[in-house]
Amino acid sequence: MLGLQYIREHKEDLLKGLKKRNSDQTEVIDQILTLDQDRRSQQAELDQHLAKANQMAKEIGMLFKSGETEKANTLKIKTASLKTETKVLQEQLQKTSASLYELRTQVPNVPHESVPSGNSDEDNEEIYRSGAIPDLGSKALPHWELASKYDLIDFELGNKITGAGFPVYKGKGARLQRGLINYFLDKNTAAGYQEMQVPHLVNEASGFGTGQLPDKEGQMYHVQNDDLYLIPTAEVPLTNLYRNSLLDVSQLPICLTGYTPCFRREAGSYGAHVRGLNRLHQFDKVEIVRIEEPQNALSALDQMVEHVKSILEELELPYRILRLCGGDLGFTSALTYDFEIYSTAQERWLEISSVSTFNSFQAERLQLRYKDKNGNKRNVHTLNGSSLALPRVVAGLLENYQTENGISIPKVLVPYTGFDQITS
RNA sequence: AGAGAGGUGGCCGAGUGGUCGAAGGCGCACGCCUGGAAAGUGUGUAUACGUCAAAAGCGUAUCGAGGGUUCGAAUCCCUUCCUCUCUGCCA
Repeated sequence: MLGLQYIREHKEDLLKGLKKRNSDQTEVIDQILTLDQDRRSQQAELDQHLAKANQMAKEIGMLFKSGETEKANTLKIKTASLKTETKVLQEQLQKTSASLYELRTQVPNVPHESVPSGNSDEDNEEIYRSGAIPDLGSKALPHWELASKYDLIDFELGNKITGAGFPVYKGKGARLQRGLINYFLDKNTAAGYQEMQVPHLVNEASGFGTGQLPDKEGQMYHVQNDDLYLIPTAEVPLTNLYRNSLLDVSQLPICLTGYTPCFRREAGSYGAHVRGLNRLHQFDKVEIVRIEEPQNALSALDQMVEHVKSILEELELPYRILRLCGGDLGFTSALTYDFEIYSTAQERWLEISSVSTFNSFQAERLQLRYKDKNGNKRNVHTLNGSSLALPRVVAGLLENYQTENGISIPKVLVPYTGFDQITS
């Protein structure tokens, strides 16, 4: 959510920025500004009425005390009309504020100046590429065939006990998952991120705070009895730890990491691209979250990108980094870098990490502020990134590391898996 | 899940209808005192919104949250969330 003051003072920049998303928000912004005007004048009027009412109440109190009951009663009658007027004003203000707030929640974040305009993922800008794509010859198998050949993942079993998109990992497949989670967490904590274990269900306020609600309501699993949502990413609980907070500048930056399963309904997904591990309803992910002073946010984003790079280098996977165009940018994001590894057998790129800065967009919703060194209260900037999401990393490892005799395990993972080969 | 108690400022804690944004204490900040420190002592110390070019000031709201009664609510009533104690259940 954008700050009102920002909207008032930077209307032109803001509209220009939003155009990169291919959405013309001129009308909404104008409505917001009008409602803001209304709200302020209504507030002023209401305050005047309340001030008068308060004053009269005091007078009545004093009159009763001094025994001038008759005078007091006359005054009491006078308050009646004031009261009804106040009530009307109050309702009016409430209505205005509510529609103003609702409109504000509908406006997406303003893209950073470096974000290219564009409609779809085809307009994303490749900014980096690393690692050689291995030559596997014509016998290369896609990961779902490898998974069943070596009995690592059972999609049918998951189907039976839950449904499509809920795989069961078995034996070395399960161990590989666990190894990867531990490896990622170790890398992240070594880089200064504090490890956290957080709930996998969150309430509505948390979903709203990071921007999943109301925008992505249909993408989350909802537990109706208790009105809780299964998290689609650890971003939600991790960032919401600091909801409704006023931090001291000395507490910043806050760097957190956490492993959680992620649950996504993925309504509307279909086709070959959802095969195997490519798109799941439940998957594991290790997330990093940062809360920063605004002036440090962009360098923090760069650090996060470098960090994810270093993991992929160690895993020796071919990857590229994309700067997302306006049309592909998430609702809450100002600047996002996607990491994709190359799936050699599928001959396509798979997204395995998304690193974003939200500027103050989430902070505004979360009411997450800090006191800077001059004692001024300002919104923090929030950032997050996957470090990393498991299934597609597993897909990439299986496919790129396949040999005639089995699948070799990258050196850096061997201490975590306890084996260096997967053979039949 | 059942029964009871309770939620007040950064913290502790008083306050059961009237000038209460809230006594007192602790903490914190600044000053005095001191060779320096401690002790002592003085002053200050919430948030949001509105008004203002801005600050000061002023106004409004906020005593878990929402609603109600009343001229007037931290205080009374209703709803809801949370915490604690006991009982039950359970990894």
